[in-house]
Parts: sequence; C-alpha cells; structure tokens
Amino acid sequence: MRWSQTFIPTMKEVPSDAEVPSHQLMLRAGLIRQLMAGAYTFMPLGYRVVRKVSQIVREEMDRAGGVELFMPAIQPIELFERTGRKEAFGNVLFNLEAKRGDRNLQFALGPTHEEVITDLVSREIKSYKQLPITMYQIQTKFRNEERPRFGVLRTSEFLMKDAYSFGASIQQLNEAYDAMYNAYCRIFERCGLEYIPVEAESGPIGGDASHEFMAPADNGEDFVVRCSGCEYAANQERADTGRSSSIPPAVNDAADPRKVDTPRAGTIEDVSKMLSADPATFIKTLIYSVSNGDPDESSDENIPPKTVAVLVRGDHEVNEGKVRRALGASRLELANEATIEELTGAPVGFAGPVGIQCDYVADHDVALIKSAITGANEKDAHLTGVIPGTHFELTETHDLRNAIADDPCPRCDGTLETVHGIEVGHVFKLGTKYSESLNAVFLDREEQKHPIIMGCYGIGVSRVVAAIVETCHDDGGIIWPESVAPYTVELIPLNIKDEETMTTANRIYDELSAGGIDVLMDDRDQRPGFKFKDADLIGLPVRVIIGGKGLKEGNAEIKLRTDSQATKVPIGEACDYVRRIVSAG
RNA sequence: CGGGACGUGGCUCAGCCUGGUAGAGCGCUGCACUGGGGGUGCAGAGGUCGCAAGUUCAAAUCUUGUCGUCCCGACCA
Repeated sequence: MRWSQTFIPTMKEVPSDAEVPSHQLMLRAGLIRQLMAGAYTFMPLGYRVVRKVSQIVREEMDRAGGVELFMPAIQPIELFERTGRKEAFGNVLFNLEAKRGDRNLQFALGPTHEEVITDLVSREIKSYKQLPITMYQIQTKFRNEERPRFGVLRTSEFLMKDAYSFGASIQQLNEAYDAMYNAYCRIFERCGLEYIPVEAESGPIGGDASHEFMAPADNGEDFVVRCSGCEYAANQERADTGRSSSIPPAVNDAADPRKVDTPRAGTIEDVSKMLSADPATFIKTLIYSVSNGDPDESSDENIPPKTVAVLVRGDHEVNEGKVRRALGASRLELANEATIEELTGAPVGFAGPVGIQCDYVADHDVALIKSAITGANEKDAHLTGVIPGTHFELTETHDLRNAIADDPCPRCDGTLETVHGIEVGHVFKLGTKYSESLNAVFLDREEQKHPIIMGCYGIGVSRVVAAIVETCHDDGGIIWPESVAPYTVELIPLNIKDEETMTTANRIYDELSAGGIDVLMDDRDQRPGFKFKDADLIGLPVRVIIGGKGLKEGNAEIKLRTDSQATKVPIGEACDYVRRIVSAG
C-alpha cells in the first residue's frame, strides 16, 4: 500500500481527552477516531490490526475444534426475560423498540450470546450423539457501559470472540474448557501479548470453573494477585489470602476498653489522625443486610433481610463475595443509614463489635490484633484497648477481605504481590444455568433427559488490540509485534522528487509485495525527519530507507523498530535481507 | 449513579478574573527555497467562542439552565 492512497491521519500533538498511552497512540497513529463516548471508528490502519488479531483467534479456535457461526446482534427481549438477565443486566442492556404494523416489538442489542445460542441448540440438538460441540463467532457486542473509558479499552460497542461449548457430561465440559484454555494461551502468545491466566469468580459450579486472562499493564482496571514463589495467580475479587484461623485465648485480667471522644470522626482515616494510631490497629465494622435462600426463587422476597456486622482490620477491604460465601447468603448489601442508626444507636462511622446487637463475622486478621480501636456504638466516640476474644466473643474467623501485597500465598510459603491487568479473555464453566432456563436438553443412551452442560469463552478482540498498544510502545510510538502489525515493512523513499530514489523504491516495493510481504510505502512529499517520526509512531516492525547517502553508496538502510541503528544492505540484496529477518521473526 | 474538570478554526492552547477589534503555534491551500529526525519565507483560506435564556448600550468574558467530552469513585455476564 502506498501511504498517499490510503488514509492514515497521524497527529503530532496528543489529543487532550486521551489519558492512557494506548488511547493517545491509537489516536495519534491514526488507528481509531472517536464518534462519541464509548464508540470508535477503526480507521484503515487500525482495522488491519483488528483483522490480523481476528485471524489468529479464528485459526486457534478452529484448531481447538470450534466451528464458526454468526448470530444476530438484535435479539428478542423475551429470551433475556426467560433467563432472568434482563434484570441482571439492567441498564447495561441496550433496549430498543421498533414498530411493525401496529405491533411494538422489543429487542435488545446483544451484550453476549448465551441466550441466542442456547435457544438455537435447544431446537436443534436432541441427542447425546450430537454432543459435544463448541461454536464460536467474532461479532460486535453492545453494552451500555456506565462509564466507557480509555479509548477502545472499554466501549459500549466492541468486537468480541465468543465461544460456547455444549456437552453431555462434566467430562466433556472439562475437555472443551481445557481446549479453550490452551487455545487462549496460544492466541495471546501469537499476538505478542504478555498474559497471566488467573483464577476468577466462578459462580455456582465452584472449584476452578473460571479463569481470566490478564495482560499486565499499569492502566489495567483489574487487580491481579500473584505469588512470587509459585504459579498461583487470581483476580483480587477471588484471591485467597493464605491466612488461617487463630482464635486468641481470652485474657482474664484485661483492663476494660477505654472510651475516647472522637467528635465528627466517622472514618478510619479521621480517627487514626485524631488518635495518631495506625489503621492496622483498627477493627473496621461494616453493617450489611443479608438475605438467605435460593437466589433463583423469587419467594425469598418474603423473608426479611438479616443484619450482620462484618469485622476486618482497619486497613483492609471487605470482599463481599467472600462474605456472601461465609454466610451462605444469596444477597448482600451495605445496610442503609437508618438501619445502622437503629442498630448501633449512632450515626454511620461509629459501629464496633463490643456490645453490638446483631450477629457478626470476623476476618482472620482481626483476631491477631492485640489491642484494637473500634467504634463505640455511640455518636462521636471510639473504644481503645479492645482485645478480640476478650471484650467481644470470637470463636471462629473467616477469610473475608481482599488479598493484598505481602499476604502469604495460599498455595506455598511465598508471598503475594498485586499487579494491574487488562482483562483480555475469560473462560467460564457455565453448567446448566442457561440450558435449564431455555430448555436445552438431550436424551442419553437410556432415554433420560438432561440439561446440556455448557461453557462460555470470550476474548475482547478490540480490547486485545488496545492492550497490545498499551504494553508495546516507547516514547516514539507503537512497537507492533510482527504477527499483528498492520503492515510488516515501511518503505521510505527519502525524496520522492528524486528519480533514482523512486525507481529503486518502486522496484523494492513491487518485489516485496509480490513475495507476500505487507509493505507500506511512505510516498508522501515530506522531509525525511517527518517521515521518520511518523514511522516510529505507527510502529511497523521493519523499516527500509531508500535514498540520500545510502543510495549513493548503493545501499538500502534496514532497521527494526526495536533497533537503534540501521544496517546497510546492498540494494540488490535488500529484499532477500528483509525476507530473512521477517521469516526469522 | 455520586464527585471533579473542561468545551474558543482540523489539533494543542492563550484571551475570561477586571464586559468593548477573536489571537498564537502546528495543520490546510498556492508559490518559492529546502531535502537524513515533525524545515524556511511570502501570500491565503478557515471560528454561530458547544447550545439556550438572562443581565447590559455592549457578552468568548458575568448569571442560570442545558448538551457534550474527560477524570476519580460505584457498577461491570
């Protein structure tokens, strides 16, 4: 491709509303343009990358036994009502209405396709003989994000590869899951993207039923916790802390806690400043409203929610998923102010475990505090010298908080560290959630009906592109891995008005192109420095310079994007040289 | 959805506080020079100052509302 014949609008200045490197670089390199918040055009150069990533995904899906299909983006809302996800998605689901004659039709724009494909399978698959099968598509997904951000990393409309496996047994599910897991590893490897597979929230199946693939990046929205000593890695939502229960013995002759005035200090930060005390010596007491019962039964509306206090160390964060599991609760939310005032007799911010009038659960680390500061259940007052197990009862502790750096590893004697990550893929053992609600069943050998056992597997294709830019760049611009680069070679004739330069450049362009190498020739009438800057910005792996001093000596100058110095290669051997370094890469 | 910031030519921004002629650099068009890291000169084009209402003799500037964009947080199968 000749630069003058395509459309690559580069920018010298950083657009003011782009904050993270991938967003800035994708705009500056002319890969994307914004239409509105959360919606971007992929420009010719950017779309070539999307297609290269898609092709890698496709090849690996096929290799893993998947078959490709293509489903509609508009979907009847009724399917989401049947699976209960109309409510679960809430505002994230794009609803749309259309008139046909005098009927008002209700649609959703597909945020994902579990409903559509399960509906399809429920009609077409009847026998264990048709199973297992894994189907996938690469298609635009629509989610009305509350806050789209970071360019193409989080948008309301994005390109996703979604795959769904259907099996007659847990074993078939596990085989499909493992095949997808391995395919994902190959995909990210081939894309040149560093990745960490992490354990993720796994829902009803439990165990190792879900992994996310995280690309480590400072601007990632997710927190990954990983062990420095072993392979353990998990989403922070999910990570175990490796702490174990230890119940402190009651101290018999302990002094009573002392009440101190803490006027208007309702946060740990305020109180720790006021008392010059380390937040790690506080017991944070959060009051939750908890509903028990089966989440799928709507009858639990009648059971009034219970109030439970959750105790964690002052510098720790409660992990609601862990609390929910520890309590066997189906629903959990922070209690409202009125409930808290009624319970503790104090406004929010002054709750504590001593004398509190409700059940409570404590995190392991609470038991390890020798002498704690807690709320006094009284306005503008805290207690100091509170000894867990002595001043309030403590017979068991749980893992209730987010793991943080320096926590012990749950698997080995190493310690944990946290890194930011971009979630680029997710594999998930669904089980029978959708097959049951949409009646996708099969008959086994004994003519017994069973719901089909499903898995789902997603890769955010457009997000992968952004993640690659986010992790592969330097001060000058993008550094594309060869596998996904929009073109492999940038050919730069230094002066397009020089006849010898252009004759030579055109010959090399033709020869490389004929050999199947993607070449972009910068045939714009610009000065060399201008072209070099743009070349660094758009980041093609190989740069070939024709003209000037080099040409006079009979040489082309060839340089990898990652090299600092060019290599002089005789014009006649330039194409061979390029072919060699390209195939070696 | 809570909190914050910003909307002035295609891009980056100044002007606003203290009301009175709309500016700079880059980019764009033409010509000339130049030709190895975003060059130089000359001549041009291009702006309802996001939109609306209000105050005023007069509003980019003050007030109110509204829309848009970005950031932090909550949320995210």
